[in-house]
Amino acid sequence: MRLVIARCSVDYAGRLTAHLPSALRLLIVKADGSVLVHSDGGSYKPLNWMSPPCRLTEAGDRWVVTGKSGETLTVHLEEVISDSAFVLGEDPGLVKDGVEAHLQELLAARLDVFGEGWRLVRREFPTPIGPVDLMCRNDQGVSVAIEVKRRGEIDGVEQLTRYLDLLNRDPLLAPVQGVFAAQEIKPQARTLALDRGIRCVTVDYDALRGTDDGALRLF
Amino acid sequence: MRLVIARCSVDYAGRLTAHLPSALRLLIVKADGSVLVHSDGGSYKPLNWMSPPCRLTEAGDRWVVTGKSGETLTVHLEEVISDSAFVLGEDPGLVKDGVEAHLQELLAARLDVFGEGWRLVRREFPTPIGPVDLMCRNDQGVSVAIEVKRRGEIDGVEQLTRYLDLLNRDPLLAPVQGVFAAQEIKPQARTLALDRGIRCVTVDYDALRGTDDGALRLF
DNA sequence: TTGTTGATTTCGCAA
DNA sequence: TTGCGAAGTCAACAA
Repeated sequence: MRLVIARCSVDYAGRLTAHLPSALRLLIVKADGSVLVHSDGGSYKPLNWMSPPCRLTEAGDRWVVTGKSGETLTVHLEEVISDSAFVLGEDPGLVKDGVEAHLQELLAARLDVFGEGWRLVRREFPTPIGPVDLMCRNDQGVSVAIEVKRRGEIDGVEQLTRYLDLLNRDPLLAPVQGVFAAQEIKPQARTLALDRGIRCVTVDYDALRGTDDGALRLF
Repeated sequence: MRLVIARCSVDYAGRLTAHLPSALRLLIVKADGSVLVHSDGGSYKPLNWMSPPCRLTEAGDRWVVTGKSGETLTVHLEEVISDSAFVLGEDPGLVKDGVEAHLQELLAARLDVFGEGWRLVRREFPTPIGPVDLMCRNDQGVSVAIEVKRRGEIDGVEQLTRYLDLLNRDPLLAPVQGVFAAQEIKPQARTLALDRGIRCVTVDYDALRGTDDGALRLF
């Protein structure tokens, strides 16, 4: 990633044409060649940009970034204040889905869906291979790891299986049971889960939301 | 504008909850206090961010950015590679050309695209439920309402349908025909339009611009 | 201030 | 691959 602070003007020609008059701005060149032109305000959206795949050709004080379909982003550099580069590497990039997160939140407040007397140990229970959505103890005090999905498919069962394998190595937790909770569970996923001793629970989002008193939602 | 390259993990809690595992990333703090977390790839969208208005409180290796509605973005700094700040000043902003407004402008000057002898009644013809993009009369003197879109999708057809329903109640205008004009019309939108007796016209922006009789554009 | 609509939308999932 | 719908959408403009 290359960061350049420079006085520059920018022209874009693609589906539309756009022009930025000269000003001090931040130019970001990412590892995939994409370029972002940011000002010192506004939202997360750059003033101008070129999405990958694209190619940057540098010719003196002029950068020309050419996109897949022939769009061009032209930067005229007038004064370079700073120019530095860093190697960041790949990003794990795990961002939880909002719908799933909300479902997880609702379920955390409604553990009775799974059984009487269940207690929540914590949401997003950390493990070296990622957080378990809901870690609980049932009425017998037995640990239960719950994986929450909007749509329950095989990879979700695999994910929960990996967590269970890991968690069961911890003598303070073991034995750890597994619950696969989703609004909809595909037959193949259900079969695989049951075969591995994982309980499947289909949850009705609207019903949960209706019985929720709303106090737990931030917004 | 402050630029920080650091190994960090990030948590967001707002309308959704999201977590980013530890990795090297670029943190941008803008003059208005907004914060962007970028990886070395992807599009212009940050992995995580906080939009203004918001406030950044720095406590050792932990940044907490609090938004207007109480959302929080928490950054755990584990290793700071670089930390620099620049004063960029206000940005003059972007000048655009080629969006839907221009397409409407071009079409208003090129009604022959739709048929011989058409006359423009007015652009942005007002109705109680919103303006009709182009109101015309064809060579027979029949009223025609034209909806202009860059991309023609179903909601655009619904919009035009509502206008036509309303306009056809006016005895001074009725009967009013409909034309759905866009650079690209989705098959489902086209089917729906034709089913409702609305004519579909795909227009080539570049061709229109090319045949436009010499009105010089800035870009 | 609030709502509606367009966007170089981007992003994710399903067919 | 393509197409459709949601988004922490953002941003501009009208009422």
